Amino acid sequence: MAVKAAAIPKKSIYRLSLYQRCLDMLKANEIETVSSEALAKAAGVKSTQLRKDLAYFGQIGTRGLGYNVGALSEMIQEVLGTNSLQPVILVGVGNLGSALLRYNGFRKEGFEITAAFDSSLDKVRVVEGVRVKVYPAAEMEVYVRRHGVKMAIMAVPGEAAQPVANQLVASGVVGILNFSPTVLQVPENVIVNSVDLALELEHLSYYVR
Amino acid sequence: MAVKAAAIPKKSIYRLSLYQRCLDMLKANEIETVSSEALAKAAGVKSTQLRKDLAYFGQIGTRGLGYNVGALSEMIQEVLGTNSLQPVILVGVGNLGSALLRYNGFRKEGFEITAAFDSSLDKVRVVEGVRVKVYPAAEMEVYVRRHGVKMAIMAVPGEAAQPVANQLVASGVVGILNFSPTVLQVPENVIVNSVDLALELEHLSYYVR
DNA sequence: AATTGTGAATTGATTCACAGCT
DNA sequence: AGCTGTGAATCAATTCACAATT
Repeated sequence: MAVKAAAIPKKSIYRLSLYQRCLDMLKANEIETVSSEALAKAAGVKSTQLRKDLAYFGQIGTRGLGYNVGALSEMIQEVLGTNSLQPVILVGVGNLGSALLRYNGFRKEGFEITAAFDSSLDKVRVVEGVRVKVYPAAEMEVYVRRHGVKMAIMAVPGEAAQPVANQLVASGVVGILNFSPTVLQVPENVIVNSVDLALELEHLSYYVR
Repeated sequence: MAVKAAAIPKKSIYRLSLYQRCLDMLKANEIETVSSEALAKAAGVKSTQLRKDLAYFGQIGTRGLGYNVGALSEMIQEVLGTNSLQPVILVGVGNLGSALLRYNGFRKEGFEITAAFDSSLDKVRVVEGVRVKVYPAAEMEVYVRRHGVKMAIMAVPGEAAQPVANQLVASGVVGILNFSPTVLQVPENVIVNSVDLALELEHLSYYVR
């Protein structure tokens, strides 16, 4: 009998991040107010869609005027939980994993990779140019529990993916961003977001004819 | 008056790649036949959905029996255009770009990164452990035209993304896999597939509460 | 006059239910 | 008997059209 929060479409949540990014640009240009029309254009969507997306979270705009950039940005951050810096761990420090470690786009968006783990012992050292420590995989579970980590990024080989996911889930991780080319089986309270690079290319290939 | 090919959902195309991967596994285990039920389970979808997805491309299964693994795999490759090795170029050899260069998962799926380009001259050299040459960005357009490249992977900084996309499109690229955190404007005959890492994390964050 | 917020209409995707083959 | 292929039914997301508000 939980008050089911009106089922907001997954895609709306995705677009929220997109809007947020556009708002940042407006803020940088010290623009105070923006219409749904203008913001939608910047985000590459229809204005009605933007309005519907925002309306799920209450009445935030002003009729006749538009949206206040700062207030809207605030609201989206609140909804997405990006107003406070969230700790995230990385599992798998191979090619892709170490690129993700060096990637600094996460921090700007409210995330910080606080630790990395790898099963191969020669990866267990400081990756060049990165402050984040790489620990042996065996220490992962303890770390997650001790620091109450809720989110993890997985970039391990396909065959290692399911076991790693199981460990993560067992120690309390509830959100996984998965770069391994594998369909993960997880309990339904855990959410997996898979980014499958080869699959994205294949998809493109179809439309290229 | 073109015979519009019955509008196959984008998501069906995505799933085709997924099925393909599962079929590869079956092939490795020398399994000849598979039911929609079993294959769907492996791919993490419902069996009716799998059947509907496949049915878009003709009658490929055998009632009472299931699908022939080899034949189905063949058919999917044909549809996706992954039966022949496709040349792809990479633009932007930063952290993410060089990880993508080293990533060998593409080749297995029928793609080969044949050249990489970067505007910064000190990136223009061989990236360690990779055979692919990195060329100055200025040579990109000529290369694309000369080799008839149709697909490109972009991993450039946000502010460089649109100009690079324009160049690619102008020289004949019609499919772009975009890792830059930018909404690209392209003519509608060009298809862009964006993978936005920060955005994926934000999305996760929402569900993690 | 401009622009949001929203019920209704539409479009799209998934699932059901079962007819049709092997 | 078993399993695919598919029209019909359901469910979900988008777009429309306009009333409400500043």
